[in-house]
Amino acid sequence: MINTTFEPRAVEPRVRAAWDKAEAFKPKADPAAEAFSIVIPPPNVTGVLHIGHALNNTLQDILVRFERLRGKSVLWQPGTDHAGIATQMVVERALAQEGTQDRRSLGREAFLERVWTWKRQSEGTIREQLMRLGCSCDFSRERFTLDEGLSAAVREVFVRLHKQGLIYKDKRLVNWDPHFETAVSDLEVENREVSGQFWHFKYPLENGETYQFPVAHDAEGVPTAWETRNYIAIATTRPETMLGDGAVAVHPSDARYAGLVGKRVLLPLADRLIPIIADEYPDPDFGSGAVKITGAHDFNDYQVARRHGLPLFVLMDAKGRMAEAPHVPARYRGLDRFEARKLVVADIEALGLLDRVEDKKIMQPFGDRSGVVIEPMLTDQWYVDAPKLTQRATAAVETQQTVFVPRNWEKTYFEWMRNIEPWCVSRQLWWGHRIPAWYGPDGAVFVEKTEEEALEAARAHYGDIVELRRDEDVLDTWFSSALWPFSTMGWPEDTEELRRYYPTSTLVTGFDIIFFWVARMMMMGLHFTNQVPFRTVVINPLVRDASGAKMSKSKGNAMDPLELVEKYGADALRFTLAALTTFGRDLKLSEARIEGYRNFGTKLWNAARFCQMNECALWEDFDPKSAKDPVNRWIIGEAQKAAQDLTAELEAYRFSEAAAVMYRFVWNTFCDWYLELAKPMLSGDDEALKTETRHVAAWTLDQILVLLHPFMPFLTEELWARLGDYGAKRDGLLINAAWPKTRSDLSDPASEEEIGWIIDLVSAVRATRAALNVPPSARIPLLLIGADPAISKRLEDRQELIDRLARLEYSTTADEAPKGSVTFVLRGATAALPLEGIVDFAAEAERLKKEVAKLEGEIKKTEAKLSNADFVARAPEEVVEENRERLEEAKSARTKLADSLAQLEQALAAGRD
RNA sequence: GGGCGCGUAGCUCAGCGGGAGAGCACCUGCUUCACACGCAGGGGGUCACAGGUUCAAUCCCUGUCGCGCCCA
Repeated sequence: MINTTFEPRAVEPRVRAAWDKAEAFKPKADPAAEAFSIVIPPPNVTGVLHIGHALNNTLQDILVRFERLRGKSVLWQPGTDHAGIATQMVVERALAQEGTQDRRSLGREAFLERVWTWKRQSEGTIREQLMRLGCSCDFSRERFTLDEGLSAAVREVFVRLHKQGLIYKDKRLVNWDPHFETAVSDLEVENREVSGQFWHFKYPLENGETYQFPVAHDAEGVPTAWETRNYIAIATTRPETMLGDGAVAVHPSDARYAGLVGKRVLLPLADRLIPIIADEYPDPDFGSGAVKITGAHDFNDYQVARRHGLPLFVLMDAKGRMAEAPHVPARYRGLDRFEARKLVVADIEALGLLDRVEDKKIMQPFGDRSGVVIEPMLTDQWYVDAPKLTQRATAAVETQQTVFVPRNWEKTYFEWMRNIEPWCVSRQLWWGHRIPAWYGPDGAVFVEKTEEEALEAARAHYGDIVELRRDEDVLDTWFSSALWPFSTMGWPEDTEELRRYYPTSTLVTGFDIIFFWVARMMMMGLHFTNQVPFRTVVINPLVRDASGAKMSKSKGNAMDPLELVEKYGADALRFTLAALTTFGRDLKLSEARIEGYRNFGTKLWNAARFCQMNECALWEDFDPKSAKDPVNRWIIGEAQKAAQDLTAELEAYRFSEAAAVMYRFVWNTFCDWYLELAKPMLSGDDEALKTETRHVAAWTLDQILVLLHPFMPFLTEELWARLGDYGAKRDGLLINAAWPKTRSDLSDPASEEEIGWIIDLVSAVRATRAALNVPPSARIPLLLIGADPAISKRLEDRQELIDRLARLEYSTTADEAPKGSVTFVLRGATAALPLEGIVDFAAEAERLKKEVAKLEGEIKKTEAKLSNADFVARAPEEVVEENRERLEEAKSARTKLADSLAQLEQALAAGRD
């Protein structure tokens, strides 16, 4: 016999081994089977899985197991991402800790060897974590973005895009991360509000020229007082950049400066004369209305500088130190940008040109990985012409070739697509796909898949064999991630996998990477395969702690999925995550919830234990349709309904509703009622009934195991095996079983009605007993008054069952209630419990009064509704009918209870005499 | 400033035109022969506020207040 509790730690490895041995995660070979495919959002190869991954992969596994059980040929493609910056950072940090060498002193090759070593360890950790969660990906097909095959895809894409003019090299302003010394994309920059200062400087006009500047205004804004100025006031949050100013800009409509446009100011410290220009960019109402223009270090200024052909002065080197450049005054050269800032301010002040300093909240860009302030820098980088690639990607979602679930995320997607900028894809890192570009002696570039082809191209170009130098840079990690749905299936080769499993069916991912990943996969997928990469994008919520805070290691509120698996079992964690997954954006997780669903698993475990104890064995070829007993027919119908509901919920990706269907069916229907109703049959003398009940219980339990398997794979697989020890032999693992087929012939309204009546009767007796404090051990009689013959017969037939569940001495029909009975109304009949001497009649009278008052209220409300001609005329017939029935029932119940009350009061009065 | 979303039971959240739901927490009983990770019963909500549409509004529309996220 099985234990009273499920032991995940003992069971999980055993079940895993069974799946492994059966190669159960491989796609079904059957060519007739419909294909279903999912590519895993590849986790960062050097990371460990956090609770968000646990959620994301649990949802994928639920879908995958569901479709597998439905007979589809399922491919869940696993793998990992090389995560350029993040991984390089981890390894560099390790090097720093060893204190031996940094990346540069180690050299590119030796450093990369270190990263590969790290990767190999880490990859195994992730695979193991996924397996512990029960994820049924086909691990034999694991891919890594730097694999040879995937790298070939990257080269192919880069070269083709280049030849199509959709990748180009350009000198533009980029987000420069001075810590990693690389360019990063817009999306890798986090803009945060921080406390900063606004420094107001005076830039003297050339040749000591002066003008009148208004310093006071009347209510209408008309100037009333002026002062004579020989300078223009500008303000900046980044004083050190003034050394690179190319102009001072004012708004063309700004009357204060109209006379100065075209003249020049002397840029202090740099001692350069720069023009005063008119441009739409400055806001005349903000500050002095005049803006310094530093084209090489500010995105807005860059646009202004380009419009006016201003010179661009690059002030800093890769580390963010002031450059060794002629336009940087010698005393600042080599200083860190923040040191330079202090010195510039001090020097301006010494010149008497510091007007004032203001404390101010400013928006500042930070590298999302490095955390240092991003420096806009003018550099040469490779760009993907993203605006051109968005058109089809946008259209595909507009025309519903790809559907977001829930739909509202489309708006986020469209919003980004509409405002897209060229995508900077080169990174000055070592860990990644090296850009397939070679340069000739004169800087001519040859973009080819291999060095041989580049040499060939160069020979054609120069008419001679020349030495080529390969581009040092690597590609943004998201460049290779964008190809993931087809590169993992062997693209650019024309493979069987691509033909069978691409486009993929579903992508499950978080909303935070719709921009980073989903959008780019759509662009690349459509461009290179002419097909959307996936039909459905299911957006899963972000896991937060119980109070709603984002989980993070530094906050100490992170939950380690493996610890939770250790503590509660993978099934409990999985069920919890599914039960909490709604279409909202947050999922607030707490251990109390996991504990609750662990208990749910135990409940099922014990139900199975009970079935086993009662020899509820499967019978080969058992047809549920053959069941005769109403209790059995009822649960078969309920199981069928649960299967249908669950299927519908899963098809609509409503994970929480799907989990709720199973929770309710297993606990509230199967355990609370069916097993209780079955007990007398299982312990009775009617052998035929006993046998039927055993078969039905076993059949229903089997249905439960199949239906629950996507959520709780370990527990269900284990029970499947254990219960197969009796009765008909299992012909395989549960993971390969068959999902219940819809069979409307299994529902039986008559049984439903009958069992519903029993449940209501038993519940009402229990509630009445509890309300009146009848001791649980007391056996009391029940008399049903005024029941029609069918109900009377039913009571007779089911007496034993009802007596047992309601703890009755006996139950029977009668013409009238004995004096001194407690009564309640059930479906038109009055049930009487003769309890004189056991309960307090005064209290019971009070209870009845309340009941009657409640009914009166309902009657009044419903009557008002029905006497409204508009309601009767315009509401649908069934709604009106429903209200009429409601009114009749309430009236009848009121009359019966009022009678009881009158009798009771009589008895009370008599008692007082 | 632009966009998205949220205010429903003590907590976390479903529901989204026809009588307010779940889980957890809480209260009262219970050695009922699977399960105390249990059984039975119960309390608790002018569904943020104000207008409007409708025979009917927690649900649709408008506005107000409060909160969150993303983008500039």
